[in-house]
Amino acid sequence: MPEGHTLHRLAGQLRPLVGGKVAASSPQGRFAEGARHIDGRRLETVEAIGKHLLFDFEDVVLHVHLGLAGSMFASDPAGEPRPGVRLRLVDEPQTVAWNLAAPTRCELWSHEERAALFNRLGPDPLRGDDPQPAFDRISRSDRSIGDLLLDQAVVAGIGNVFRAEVLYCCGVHPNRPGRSLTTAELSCLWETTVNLMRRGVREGRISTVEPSPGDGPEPLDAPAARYVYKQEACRRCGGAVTSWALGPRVAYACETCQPR
DNA sequence: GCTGCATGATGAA
DNA sequence: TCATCCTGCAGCA
Repeated sequence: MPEGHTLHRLAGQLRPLVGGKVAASSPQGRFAEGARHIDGRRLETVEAIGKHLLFDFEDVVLHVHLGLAGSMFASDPAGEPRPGVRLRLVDEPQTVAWNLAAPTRCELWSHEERAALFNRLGPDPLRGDDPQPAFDRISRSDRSIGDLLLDQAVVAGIGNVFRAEVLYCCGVHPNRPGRSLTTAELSCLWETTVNLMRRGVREGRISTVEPSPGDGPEPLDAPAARYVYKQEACRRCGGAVTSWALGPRVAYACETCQPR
């Protein structure tokens, strides 16, 4: 399930297709017309911004958003596609098929629409963006920092897991108003987000707990370790992790380690 | 087998 | 604030 790291990882995995022609089809049928339009075209670039994936095909841009349930996975191009696959992309030498399933968005865009997306989104921790615009917005806001971090116009790519974990790592309570955060806290939030999301790109999942020295690398088949997201007890102080509805999503915090 | 929730986001009310 | 969309899966009967 995707936060920003998933899309940036996918963009990296799809990069070998860039420069070549791509065969596009829609086994499920719901993107048949769009697939026909890009079928046989040369892929110029693939990139991720926030939770969005953008494929540049000369005159047209393919915009993909996975939403909550979407996924994109590679398979053998000789194999039969799963019937639910909205879009299937195969490279010209037919070495790999990429399958898009259950996206909330899969559509063709103009370059203007793509530019509008870039204007709308806040800085992306995985693109090396300058965080200052996000800091400015947070510092001027009465909204809670938990609410602000999920607003893609403030920071692009953070989802509910990273929100909970990053706030915990910096000792910031999700309910604190944006304007109450110190410069040091803002810097901590940004740096922690960059580090944790980069780790997410490397590992293909959201593991946030720092492995203890001498433990060696955590096995990738172990359950992802989290500090507070869906946890019962705080790993640091042993106190209860509380959870509550913060707007439309559930927030998690240790009230001791993240004072209000 | 069924229900409802989930690492997301939008549009209506 | 609510309903809605997309799917997989945990939890339940």
